Amino acid sequence: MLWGCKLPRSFYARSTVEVARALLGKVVVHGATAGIIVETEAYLGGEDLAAHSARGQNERTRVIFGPPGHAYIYLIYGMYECLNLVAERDGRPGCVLIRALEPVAGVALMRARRGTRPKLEQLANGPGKLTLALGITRALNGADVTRGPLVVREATCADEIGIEVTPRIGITRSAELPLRFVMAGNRFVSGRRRR
DNA sequence: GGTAGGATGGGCT
DNA sequence: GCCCATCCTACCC
Repeated sequence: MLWGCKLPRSFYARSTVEVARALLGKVVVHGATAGIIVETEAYLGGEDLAAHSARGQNERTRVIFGPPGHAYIYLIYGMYECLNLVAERDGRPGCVLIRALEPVAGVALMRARRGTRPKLEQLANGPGKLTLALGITRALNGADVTRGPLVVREATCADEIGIEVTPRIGITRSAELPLRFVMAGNRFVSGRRRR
């Protein structure tokens, strides 16, 4: 297979920015489908007004304040679900939005789950697309990603990864903060194809 | 090549 | 009632 061990909880028990950068190149696995993480965004505690945790802990944001290495999954625009991985130590808010994957397993199944017939580059190149393609729903909100069935694994080919840093996509509050991280030059990042 | 608008439902004021 | 951490289609160069 193209991937290795599950990431341990200690991987996630660091600052949100550290986790967001370190997740690039790791592999999200759900059932027969899997993809390499090529784009992430950090949502911090404290000054970050774009984060769902900014208005405090409640029923919705409880998972973000909980122990690291769990999935925070929510419905956006009434139609799509977004996958986040919780960082920071237990009791501190912080999570990483997974924004794009490079498909590496179960491509036919991923295509069947998407309504359209996208090219490989566009199969999971957005936060709403990748959850649909991998069959990830709110039923997995709060799930422990160090145990499964939704897991994140080490890639076996751990080449040096170039990281580009930009502002986050699709937000208005705290929009200037450089908290989006993309694998340099990767064709599978979100947005329309250029060229 | 580009942009505008609609779908759709939960959370918050 | 308004605001979303989105995506797709239609339409216009």
